Amino acid sequence: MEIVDNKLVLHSDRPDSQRKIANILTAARCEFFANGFSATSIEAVAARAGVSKVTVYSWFKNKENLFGEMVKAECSQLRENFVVDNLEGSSLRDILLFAAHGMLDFFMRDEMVRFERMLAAEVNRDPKIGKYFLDNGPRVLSGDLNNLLHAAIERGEIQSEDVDASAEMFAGLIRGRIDLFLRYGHKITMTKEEKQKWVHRAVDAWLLIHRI
Amino acid sequence: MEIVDNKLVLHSDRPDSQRKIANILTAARCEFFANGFSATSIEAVAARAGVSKVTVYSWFKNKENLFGEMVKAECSQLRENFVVDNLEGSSLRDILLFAAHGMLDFFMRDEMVRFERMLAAEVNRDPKIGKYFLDNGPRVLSGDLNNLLHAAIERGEIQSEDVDASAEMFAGLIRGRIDLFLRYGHKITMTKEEKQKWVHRAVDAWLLIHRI
DNA sequence: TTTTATTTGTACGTTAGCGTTCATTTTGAT
DNA sequence: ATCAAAATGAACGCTAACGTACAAATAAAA
Repeated sequence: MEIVDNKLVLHSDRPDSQRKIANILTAARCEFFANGFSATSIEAVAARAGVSKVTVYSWFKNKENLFGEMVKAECSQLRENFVVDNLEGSSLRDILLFAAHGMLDFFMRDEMVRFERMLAAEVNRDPKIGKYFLDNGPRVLSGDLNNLLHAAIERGEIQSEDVDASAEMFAGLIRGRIDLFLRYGHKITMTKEEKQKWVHRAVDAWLLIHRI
Repeated sequence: MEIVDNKLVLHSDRPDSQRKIANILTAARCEFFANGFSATSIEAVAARAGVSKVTVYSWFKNKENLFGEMVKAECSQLRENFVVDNLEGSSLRDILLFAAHGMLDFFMRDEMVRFERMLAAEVNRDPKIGKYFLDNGPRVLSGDLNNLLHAAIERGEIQSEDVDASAEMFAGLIRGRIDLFLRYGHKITMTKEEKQKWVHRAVDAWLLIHRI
């Protein structure tokens, strides 16, 4: 194997190697999530991946490179997690309720909370890291949401002077400060009913603001 | 000097010592903000404070203790930075506008963004750290906001079935996802007018939701 | 079977940082 | 002026981790 321009090049495509690379990335994710960049050791990653330290170094240039690749891999999975389907035939309210539930579940996951915690700290070190995340997470959501809203406006179901601001309001109403409390360690437990109530309240409030 | 129960005890109150302790805390703030916990060295803190390493260790038990004290000091200043006054004689709308502006300015400060970034990462290591912040920041705001809203409800100016949820909505509408984009490194520049517009939109939306 | 890529273990050299010790010096209070 | 608290600098032991070198082993492909 060889590393050119920070990207790894395989000379042969052994399934074994692929598996090992995947294991290393998974292990790295686990360690970096738990300890952050500085406090994570390559040795620990190698051990967790069931691989020798040298193997890690032969597939990844160094610690920074490993971290970057891990974040990239993680971000490319973000997209898949919140899909706002158009749900043809549903009412706008139902679509928004669906999207809102998706959002809430998405960012309240323990995984996500830990990911964001860890990521935040690394932005100082390397701003690119933050951009990966924004581009693959929040900005994708913005896009989907904007399409949804534009379509609804076209159909005359709602009105808005500023679609971007409306999308931000939607996100803001759903989030409240839940993310903030979660990030700083306050355990928030919402029953299915509470979640339902929260989402309904937010969506209905948003609709009220944007009613014709 | 002596350290008992993780708190430092002075045997004499030299102004010199007080100054040095303050310097160390300031330097620690600076270093920790920039590098996070693990990547910050005590030596660097000492150097920045213009103090010997031994002096740091004689006032603070160890790195963890220094970090904790720094966060405490920082948090105790939070309260002073955002005040939600009742502003006797003003209309509810004006009060809310004032509070909203305060909030926005507060969490958009570069300082605050960096503080939150750094803090988030350390919550895994020590959950107490996050609690300091929540208790001195967001929860104080919740309290002030709740009082404000209760009073307005008493006066029959607005209605709400759930004041806590209404307060969260208010915060959510003001924040949108500004904090999120800032945290991950996207520079958001708002002119005075844009800020004005944003705040007005949010407050009016909130009032619409809560009108009698 | 032979060849080539990949993996491993072990051992290095190196650096950085934690936290301590100690002898010496500075400083403020009485 | 005296004395105790506080600060300094330099050295030390220790540990953890980065990244590398190399010889031996393994496994796939030809």
